[in-house]
Amino acid sequence: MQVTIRDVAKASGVSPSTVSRALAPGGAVSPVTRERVRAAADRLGYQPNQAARGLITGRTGHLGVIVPDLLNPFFADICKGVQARARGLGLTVFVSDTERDEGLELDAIRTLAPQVDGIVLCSPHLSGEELGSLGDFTDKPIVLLHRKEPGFGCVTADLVEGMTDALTHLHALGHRRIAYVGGPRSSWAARERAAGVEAVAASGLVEIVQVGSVAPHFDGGVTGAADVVLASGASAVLAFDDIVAFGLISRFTVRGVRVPEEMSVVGCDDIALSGMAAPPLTTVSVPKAHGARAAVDLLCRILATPAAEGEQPPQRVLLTHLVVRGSTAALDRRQRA
Amino acid sequence: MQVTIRDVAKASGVSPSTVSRALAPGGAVSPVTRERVRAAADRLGYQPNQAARGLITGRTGHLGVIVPDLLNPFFADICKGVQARARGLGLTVFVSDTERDEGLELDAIRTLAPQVDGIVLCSPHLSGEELGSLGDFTDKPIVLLHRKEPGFGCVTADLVEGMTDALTHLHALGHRRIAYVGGPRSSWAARERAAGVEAVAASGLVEIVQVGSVAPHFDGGVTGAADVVLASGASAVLAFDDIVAFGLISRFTVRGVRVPEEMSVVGCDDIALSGMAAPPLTTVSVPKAHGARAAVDLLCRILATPAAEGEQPPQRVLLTHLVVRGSTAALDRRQRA
DNA sequence: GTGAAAGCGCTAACAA
DNA sequence: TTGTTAGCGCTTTCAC
Repeated sequence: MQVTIRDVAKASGVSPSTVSRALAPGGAVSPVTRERVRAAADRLGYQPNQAARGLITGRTGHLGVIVPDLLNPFFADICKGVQARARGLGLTVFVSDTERDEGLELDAIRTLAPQVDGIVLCSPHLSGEELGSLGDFTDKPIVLLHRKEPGFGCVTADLVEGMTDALTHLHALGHRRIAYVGGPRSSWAARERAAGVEAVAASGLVEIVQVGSVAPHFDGGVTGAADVVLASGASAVLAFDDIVAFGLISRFTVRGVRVPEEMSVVGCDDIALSGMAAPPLTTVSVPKAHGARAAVDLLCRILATPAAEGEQPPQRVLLTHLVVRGSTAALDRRQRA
Repeated sequence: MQVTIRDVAKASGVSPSTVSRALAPGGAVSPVTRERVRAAADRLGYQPNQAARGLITGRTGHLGVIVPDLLNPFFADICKGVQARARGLGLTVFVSDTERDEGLELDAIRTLAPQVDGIVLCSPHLSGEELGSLGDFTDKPIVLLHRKEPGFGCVTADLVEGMTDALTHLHALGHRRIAYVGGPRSSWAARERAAGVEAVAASGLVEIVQVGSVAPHFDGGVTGAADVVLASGASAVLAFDDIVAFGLISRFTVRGVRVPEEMSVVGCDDIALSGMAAPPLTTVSVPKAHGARAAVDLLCRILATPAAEGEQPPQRVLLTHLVVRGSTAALDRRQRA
């Protein structure tokens, strides 16, 4: 079977507790003993049993990440980021894909909570109340990633600024009538982005044509939205996210409308695909890996210093930036066409 | 704190052991008691502590999946599949993204092994010897997914047949000179697929132009390969996987070569993107979710019936099928162009 | 059918 | 600095 702490103890001629101390970071052991124990542990290939340790310390050494869809590269990137940071901290991570199903999401939280030290939750769709009621199920810390909700530690990106940058860019290119294809109404991120767009519209910088809301799947019903955009007389379109943007471009191509010559397209997220597509997508870059790392760090900070009663956990807002690529062009190029 | 088995015991007026039995599937308890215990457990919101249970039973209730890159939708799909099946079995899954780094992969196996009941390993790059030496680190069962290696339980797809179907399809369309852009030489899947292509070439059905090997990233150096294909006089190209195929198409577009009119392209894997791209990709569909489920099931079977000494664990080969979409066309259309 | 007791592998008091 | 003891929450003998 497995090598236990007692095997190491016997092999190095000390007691199990000494082994425990020798292997722990701040254990009070003589350097000689520590070395001897280390050597024995290495030789035997000793791996502490996390479960047994956790029973005592109350720490599992595990983190949970919950995302709506791993196939969306945005979330795949987030999982990679969480994982990479966790690995650096000696933590292993459970990944739960909830298939955009709120029931599964609640289940996942309930199942994961007892088995982890904390959870990084990407939950665009759960309502604020549902989120708030999570405290009834568990007292494990939950950090919201790319969503802001009172009472939770949060890491978000400043999408209002991001949308503003995107529209300002289009304005600078001469576009005055711009369509916005929104994301699902139930999504927090979609509402946030829409708010950013509306703020710009209210400022009168450009005219915004709102074009419904669309699910961010590759197989989502973007076709109709693309046709509406085409009919609207807009010379440019801003999409809820890159996936929607690709869907639009695909439909534009079918309809014989060239991007960017006849239609400028801006996405949001900057998923890995965006730089490689033809044309490469101009998009609002959201810090995915960085956000993931920040969420893990925030989780660890909360773990290290339990919040005082009623104290609001920290909320961190990251910066976005516009990446100008090949899917946007000056309006006059279109007129020449 | 947490609700323990003793809280439930007290609440239902029985001993902890009775609670344990009442909640276990095959526990010998009177129906009345079981009901009473169940009710109390529900009322208190009792969740058995997996760690404590595992300490005794030797089962963690956890599974590990190790993949080279979560951003590759092929592997994202696999993780989703493993997850979905595991959820149905009451298991939670650790996901480890090894960033295509063999060192990280070995680390991941070593780290994960003690914390899980078994591992689903997608490891294209580890050598057969390295794989074989895994037994020194752990006796936890490891099932190889999309790779075959003696001594391991394996779930693979029949890519030799898949490649044959693809080339036969192109042949039927009138193509006689076909380029093959291979994957990384260190990859088992790449070698397997190449073998399939070579088998067809040897049969004399079509002429195959081998065009080096290319990394399956979206940002990989496909450009050069595309140019070689163009220069080779081939009228069609078969790519190692869909991602490479997209890279090729992207370059063809830049070079002004129309797909499928002037160049037919076939991918492999059938990632989610493939059906949505413009043009939608003709590709060899590999059963991703199905393979993932089969791997989990195989793992569970091995767990349930430990293999006899020296006995070869089961190996399962799944079928592929060609999905004909819009990236392939008959050769004469090209001549008309 | 049920309870008492032992112990999984480990860490944290407490002594020495 | 080190060893001894107790016990984390649970399951599993073993009695009854």
